[in-house]
Amino acid sequence: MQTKQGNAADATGITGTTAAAIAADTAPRRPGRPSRPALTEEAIAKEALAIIDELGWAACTMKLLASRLGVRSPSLYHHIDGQHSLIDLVRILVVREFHDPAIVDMPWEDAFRTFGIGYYRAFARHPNTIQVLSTTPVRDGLTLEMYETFLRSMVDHGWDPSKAFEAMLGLEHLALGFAYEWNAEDLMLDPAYIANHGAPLLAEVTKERTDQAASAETTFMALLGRHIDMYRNNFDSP
Amino acid sequence: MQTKQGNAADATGITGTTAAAIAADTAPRRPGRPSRPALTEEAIAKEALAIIDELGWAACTMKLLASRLGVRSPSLYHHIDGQHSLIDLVRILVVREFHDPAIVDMPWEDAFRTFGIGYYRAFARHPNTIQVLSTTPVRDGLTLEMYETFLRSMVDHGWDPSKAFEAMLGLEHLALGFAYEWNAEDLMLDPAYIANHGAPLLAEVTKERTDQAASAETTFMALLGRHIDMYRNNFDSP
DNA sequence: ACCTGAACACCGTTCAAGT
DNA sequence: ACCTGAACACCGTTCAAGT
Repeated sequence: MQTKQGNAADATGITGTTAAAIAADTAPRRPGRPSRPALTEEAIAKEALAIIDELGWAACTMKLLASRLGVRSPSLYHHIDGQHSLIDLVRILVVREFHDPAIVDMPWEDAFRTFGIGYYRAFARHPNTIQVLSTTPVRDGLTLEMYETFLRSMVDHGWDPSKAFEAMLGLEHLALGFAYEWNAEDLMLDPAYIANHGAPLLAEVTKERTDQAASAETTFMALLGRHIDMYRNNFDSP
Repeated sequence: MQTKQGNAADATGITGTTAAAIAADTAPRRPGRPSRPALTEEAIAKEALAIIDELGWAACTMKLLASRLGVRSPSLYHHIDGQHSLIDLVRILVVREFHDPAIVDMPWEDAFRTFGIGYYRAFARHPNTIQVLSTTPVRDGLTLEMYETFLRSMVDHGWDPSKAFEAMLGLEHLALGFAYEWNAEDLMLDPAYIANHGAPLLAEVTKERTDQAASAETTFMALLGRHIDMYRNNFDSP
């Protein structure tokens, strides 16, 4: 089953099942324009997200990405505008997973909760995207639309736009922080390292946290609920 | 004033005033062990943080770092364990700026506020460190001590350790998110891009935000205060 | 239009040579 | 011990050549 082209993917221990991965297992491609294009922007973006999910963003090199798609790295430049454009494409894929225009019709408490949970869950599924996506300026229409939808949901139900924006950023940072903290491969606070480093309380609370990964969403939702209560209480007396 | 060694730093437009930068302006160094070491771990870390603050973490290459210190990049490996160890060293410098053991003697509300403000301010001064520091596991004693101090401050005043940890992570994510959002060179939500992209509410609330950078701390502190109220209200009825 | 191999500048890191 | 220049593997990107 091993081919010359599959070496980079094989080196990572990945045995893909996608069409792209299968393509990488076919015979080496010859130079010249193929009868049908081997790539699309969408396919490149999806494969990039898959690599980032599996191996982290740093592992998503043009070489590995191309290899997984059954082509050589220069081919990618015919479809995407260099590696930095992958950021926008990946963001669109993640935002698509939770963006829901229907929240504008809900009472703001429900909209806030639905938005927060969806946001959290999407990034909890793709924790390796957070480092880059949370620190790169937004440059796509879908993400703007997603933010606009949230603001509209709040403002149409009596919120001040600035307050809604402030609450949105707070919610976003909370969701991203928790999604990363509990779902990233490497825990920020590693119990193995903390043990015997003179921080007994920290050691105690992080001890069983590996098993608590499943309850991360519960923890986030508890905080989310408290936030909604907080905003409801301050609704008329800011 | 220009020398051969100064080219990398000069190319960035930086005219340093530190001892290190002055060293870079001296005559080229000859091979062989110098009479007195040209570098220390501390000096390397400080110069790295300066570069990161000015040009971003990606710009902090071994070559530029060495150039600014008046040596060649391989010399750095005699003092630090490769580039990844810079992360730990930079984290220590930032944490040092706000870590305050005295908070254990305060009422928990004061400790919470002091810790939160200090944490926010330190990272607001170094927003370019956030992307890397917030997503790299902690591997230094000072940072563990800083976390332990916060937990001790809460637990000694009646908090449940797990609840204190949860609150600590929430506060941390909020502080980091706001510190980045309002202080990073590139705004996540760039008013210039958002204008005329079909997101009127978002355009409205981000319009004047460049000028509001000064009020970022006020906004964060308002949210911090609401958080403290939230926790106080839930203190006996969780 | 779209893929390839060759080439280029850049990066982190290693290492023998020199003091 | 500690600095240097040379060398190595790797990366993103460009481009002429080929279909």
